[in-house]
Amino acid sequence: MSNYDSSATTHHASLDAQIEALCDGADRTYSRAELADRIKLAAKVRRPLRIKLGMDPTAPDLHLGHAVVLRKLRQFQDFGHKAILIVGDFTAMIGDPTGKKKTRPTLSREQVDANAATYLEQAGKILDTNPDRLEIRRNSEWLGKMDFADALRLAQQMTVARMLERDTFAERYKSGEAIYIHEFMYPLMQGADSVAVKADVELGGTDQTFNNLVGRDLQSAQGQAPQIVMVMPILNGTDGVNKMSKSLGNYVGISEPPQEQFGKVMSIPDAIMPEWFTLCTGIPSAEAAKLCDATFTHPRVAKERLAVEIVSAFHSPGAAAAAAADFKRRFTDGLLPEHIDEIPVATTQLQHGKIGILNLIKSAGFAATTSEARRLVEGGGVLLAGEKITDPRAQVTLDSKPILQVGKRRVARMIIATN
RNA sequence: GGGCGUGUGCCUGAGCGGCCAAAAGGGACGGACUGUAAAUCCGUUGGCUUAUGCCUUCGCAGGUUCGAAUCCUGCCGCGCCCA
Repeated sequence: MSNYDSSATTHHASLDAQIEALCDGADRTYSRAELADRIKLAAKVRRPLRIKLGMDPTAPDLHLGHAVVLRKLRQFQDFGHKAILIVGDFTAMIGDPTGKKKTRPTLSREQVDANAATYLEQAGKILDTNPDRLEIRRNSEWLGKMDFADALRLAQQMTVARMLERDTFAERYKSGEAIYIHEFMYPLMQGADSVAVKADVELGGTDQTFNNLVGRDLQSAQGQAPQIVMVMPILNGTDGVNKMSKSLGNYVGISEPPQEQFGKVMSIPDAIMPEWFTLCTGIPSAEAAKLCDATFTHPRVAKERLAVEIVSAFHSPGAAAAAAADFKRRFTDGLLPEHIDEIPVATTQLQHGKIGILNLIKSAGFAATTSEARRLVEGGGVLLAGEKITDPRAQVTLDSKPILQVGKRRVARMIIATN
């Protein structure tokens, strides 16, 4: 993909700069001094550091929030270090207690493989997938071999009081929510992963701080040098309020089409632009600050730049430019998009050459139910061939291949299926 | 194991025999305004071939009643207290 200086670790003069760069953007590093020592040691003995990151094989759809950590991992790779991606196929049986789901079904090997493949395909847009720079392991490899006695020994490393320090547990305990004993095992398992792969550094979001720090303790107990823990800030979602997550629907997916990504970025509140610039783009902080200062840059212009950067990273600069042009055309100039998908309607749906507007909306996939379609029509959000439809009982013809618009974003040309 | 609570629509949360498809807020969606920003305003927010109509919903299963989300019984989940 992009170039990187594989010999960077050997340039002693650049080590301070490396440390500086690696810590940039991180929320916290436990500790920066240890990281500096470890990097210097690694350079001395010409050994790349092992940078661990866990992935959840139950959620293979990556978004910008995941990208924050992956970008940091890529940065380590570019300095010559090795990324260790842990496929949490075993830990997936529990699920990180952060989530609301209590117990997850065990995934079949095939499902894990499929999800991991999807994950890698997306992560590959950010990571260096060269085998010298990327090692992939699944944690069932070692966790699956442990017996109950092993598990007990693991559990002996932790006290209930310590476990309850973790904010998610503390909150749930206080508010009377259920906490199951097996959830306590999650941090321990994750820590065991660090022991198993001999991690030098573990990356994660700030919500992983506790889990990652447990790894340090377990490694120490095993006589290993404890991993350095670096946690990245949690990216706010497009709503600007909640952390980005698929279930909240406030995410920008890594593999979404350019226009989709562009539009979503344009919809974020101005207030979170600085955060997005630093966590999602490689734009130097000084430049980003200037972009986010309304006295220098109109917020819309700054946001366009942000959107272009993001789309470029996951697609291409060309795709980003096209998305920008399309966005301008549609939402600034209020015109129809250049390319409009055609959606065929089966002839069986037609009666005497006509179809009810509600069914047409459903056929286009613009509403899930007839009632929803009705509400859209009654709310004045439906246009057919540029004409507003206000009567939910309207029967329309598709002979002229009319363009159906529902709301501002849903547009399609409705045609009669040919077969 | 025992006692006391609690379980409502996407979420929070009222309702405690009929006026309940179910208050209120949030979120979401549509519209106005705009920069697909913020703020504000308006509308909608279970389903149904088109409805002063029907069906489904208030943890699950039964029961009482002309009629239940509301009362009773059992079961399940969660919390607290006692053991």
